[in-house]
Amino acid sequence: MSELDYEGFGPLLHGTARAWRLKLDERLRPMGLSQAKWRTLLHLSLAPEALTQAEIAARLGIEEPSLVTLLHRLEDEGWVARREASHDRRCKTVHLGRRAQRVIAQINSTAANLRHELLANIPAAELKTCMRVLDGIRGKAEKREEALARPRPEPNGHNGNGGRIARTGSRRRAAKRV
Amino acid sequence: MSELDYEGFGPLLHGTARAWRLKLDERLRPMGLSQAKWRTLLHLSLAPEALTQAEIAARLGIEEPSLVTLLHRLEDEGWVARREASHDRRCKTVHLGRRAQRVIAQINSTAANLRHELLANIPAAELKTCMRVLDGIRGKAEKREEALARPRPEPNGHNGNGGRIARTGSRRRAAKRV
DNA sequence: AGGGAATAGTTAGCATACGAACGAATTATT
DNA sequence: AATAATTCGTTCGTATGCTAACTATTCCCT
Repeated sequence: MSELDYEGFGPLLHGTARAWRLKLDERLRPMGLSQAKWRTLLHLSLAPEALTQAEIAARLGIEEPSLVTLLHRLEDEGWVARREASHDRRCKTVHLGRRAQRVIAQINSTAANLRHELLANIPAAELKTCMRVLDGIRGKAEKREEALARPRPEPNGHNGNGGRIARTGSRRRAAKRV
Repeated sequence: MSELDYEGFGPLLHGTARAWRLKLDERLRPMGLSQAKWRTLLHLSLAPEALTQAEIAARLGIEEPSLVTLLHRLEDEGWVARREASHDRRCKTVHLGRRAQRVIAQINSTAANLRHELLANIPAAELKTCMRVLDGIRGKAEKREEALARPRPEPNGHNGNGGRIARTGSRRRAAKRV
């Protein structure tokens, strides 16, 4: 008798996130920015150091191939510039162009304004509770599905990747071969 | 001292919704369904009567042109069938095919299972608070931007659409002409 | 040092969304 | 009844995301 009440939680969560994003999109559109673009610029501006494409993709929560075309568009429009990394010839770092640096502040303040509007009149305690609940859900939802019998990739001890962290967790996960 | 704490609310909301959706996608993928597809089937199964394409689009929160190609794919794969509406020759109603009827129950139970897993161990009071907060945010975010001086479409009383509700609110809103 | 595995970025092909514009059909206004 | 406005589904072009597969480079282990 306590379960069925939450049937609408998924759609509610999805719908709220969507409405928020669309609203911010709507306000940033006049300066020629879409969600994918302004989010990219924002992450670049927040990072203390230059980011590689893989790092950007991880922060945006998208795959690297998706980022490639996104960066192409941003580059064509003069928002960012790619540069070869010196320490690793595989890497490229991405840098904000002049045009972008001028609007970063605007993006930030627009986002802050919207956040202020949407969260106004909500008691601090309830907001905190909401954030804690969401964080818990996200944590559970992001866990990999490993319940039922799964063939272990490495029967022996080490995993063969030198202790590095697998970025996405879903991509290039075993180069399935014949 | 009470504002800056909520800076991460947007990303948290976005990330949680995304993680939830990806997890459900992952579990439904084995039966050949993507999010767009299973959401469509779900809405069709929930409706008491046959739905027209415009109604489906509204419930899914997507535009009609997006739905057209989605329905094409669903139709090609035998999930649904279009039928000409009798009362209005402009309309088509969409119906679940045999194949879909067989898996609807599975979709529902998979979604319910996931919801149960993700919401387990969260006190009922906190969930309720969270849902109330989200609903309030969504309400505000879905409001149309009508603050600053906007040219009124109709200076006189009636709006000329016979009191009907504008579906999307964004589409075909004035057939801008020269 | 050398060989195999992992990583960074890319391309190719597809799925899913959007907005603009269109034709056919219906409804409202004159 | 004639005309104007609206609605429904559609096509077109584009933006954004994914997976699979490829090349070049780097890392790890023997």
